[in-house]
Amino acid sequence: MSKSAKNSKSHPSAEPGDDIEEVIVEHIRTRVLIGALPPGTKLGEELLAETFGVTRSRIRQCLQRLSYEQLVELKANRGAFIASPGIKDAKDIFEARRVIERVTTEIVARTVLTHRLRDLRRKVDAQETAALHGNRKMAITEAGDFHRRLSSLAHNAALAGALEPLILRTALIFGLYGNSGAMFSVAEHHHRILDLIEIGDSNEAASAMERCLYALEGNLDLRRVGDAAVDVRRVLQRIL
Amino acid sequence: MSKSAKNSKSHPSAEPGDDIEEVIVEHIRTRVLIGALPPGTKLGEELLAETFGVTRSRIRQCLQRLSYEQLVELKANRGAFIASPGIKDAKDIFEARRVIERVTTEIVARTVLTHRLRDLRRKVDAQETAALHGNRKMAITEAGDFHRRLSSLAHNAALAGALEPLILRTALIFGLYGNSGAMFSVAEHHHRILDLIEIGDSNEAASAMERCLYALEGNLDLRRVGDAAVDVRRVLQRIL
DNA sequence: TGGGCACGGATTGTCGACAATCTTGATGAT
DNA sequence: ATCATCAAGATTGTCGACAATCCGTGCCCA
Repeated sequence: MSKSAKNSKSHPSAEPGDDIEEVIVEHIRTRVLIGALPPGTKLGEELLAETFGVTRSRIRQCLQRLSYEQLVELKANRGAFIASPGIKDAKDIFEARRVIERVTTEIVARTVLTHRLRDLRRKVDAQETAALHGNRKMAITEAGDFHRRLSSLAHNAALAGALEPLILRTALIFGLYGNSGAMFSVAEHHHRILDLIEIGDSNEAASAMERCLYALEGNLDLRRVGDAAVDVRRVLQRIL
Repeated sequence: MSKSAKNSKSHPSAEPGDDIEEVIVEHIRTRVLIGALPPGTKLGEELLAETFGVTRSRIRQCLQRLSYEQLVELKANRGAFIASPGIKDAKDIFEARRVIERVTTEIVARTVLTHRLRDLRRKVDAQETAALHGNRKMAITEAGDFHRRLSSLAHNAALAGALEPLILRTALIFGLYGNSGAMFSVAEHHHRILDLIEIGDSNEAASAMERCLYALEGNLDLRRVGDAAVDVRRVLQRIL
């Protein structure tokens, strides 16, 4: 193993040094969410430090943040592993999402100015085409973003903050138990939700959101999938 | 050999070293929640390290955890300060709590075995006597615990996890804007909620919880209180 | 053969020292 | 007097080295 990773000036640096951690966290996060790093995968500190060209202390901070989000599990003296939510976790998370998003959707339908929905509509379009092209990764991230942005339109930081980790974990769950076929149906649900918000029917919009989440949960294939071993370094390599 | 003879130091040690941080975090947390450390107070790392007899790195971790709970705000290169939630924060938090706790209460009323409520009832009693004796600190912590434990009876980790930080921040808010007179009325609300859960009236129980939270919010005196300076070391001194 | 047991290598956890940044207070020019 | 500037001290941020712990391997003995 040549230590050619010393390329100090090729990709890392140039970062203000403060949000370099945010970049790393986001990088790992997306890889986890699209399923490139299956649950159970070990994230060795030294390994990550080398691939990102930073010190171990910094990696340590990143892992801690990811563990706050419950995307990785930190076992004492053992290391960091991609979290592996169980069936019960999935069930709880979906129920919690229905509770929260039903309300945020209702609020948005009552209060939002329709022109604020244009970005959202475009996002669903992007998600739809991604699903049609079988681009699972983009479909998942776009779908998550849809829910995230919709919730932010309710202008309630506490509700959005409570929802955020649930959205993250949902993506992780979908990477685990997800059924690819559901992606297209989700886009349809999202379009329908937007339609109902646009005409200001808050009750129906909330119900549509609830149905969307039920459908999502119903599409899960909850048989445990064996953990496939992956080359962590290769998956995380190209940082940008 | 005696297992306790090893560490007879003044205050710290004797901790397995792993959850010593948890002890420190909890210690600071309670002090914040009972209002002994007013919002805006600076928590210097060196100072905390000395008073707890640990290294700065440890304190650093603790502060990071507290900042994740949004009880302290971490300003880059400036230090850690007790968080100071604004009016809008308070409003959002109460709305979010109503959304979540309405549901958890409803679930509990439908599913819980009544003998499971005895601890809860005792807790409300404790809270009531604390309120009567003007023991504000205990009343606040007991009230928080009531909501926390009640939510855990719904057996939904996601909902409980989403609620937890809201309960914490509510206590902080109450320490800031709280009206002491409300404490007694809160205990009454709690008794009433338990009554309704016991007879299995889930709708009324949920409504009672909602009213409890509305009452709580209504009792806030939202004029900004000037930050009183405190001696951080003295407040945190007696650990254990 | 199979189950401890100890040892060496690898990995995580902790610490103290140093670098970077902010705060304070004094200085001086307008 | 007011404000800008700038050093000196105090505080936070980062790093590399060392300590503690874990894991796989080979050995020993029943």
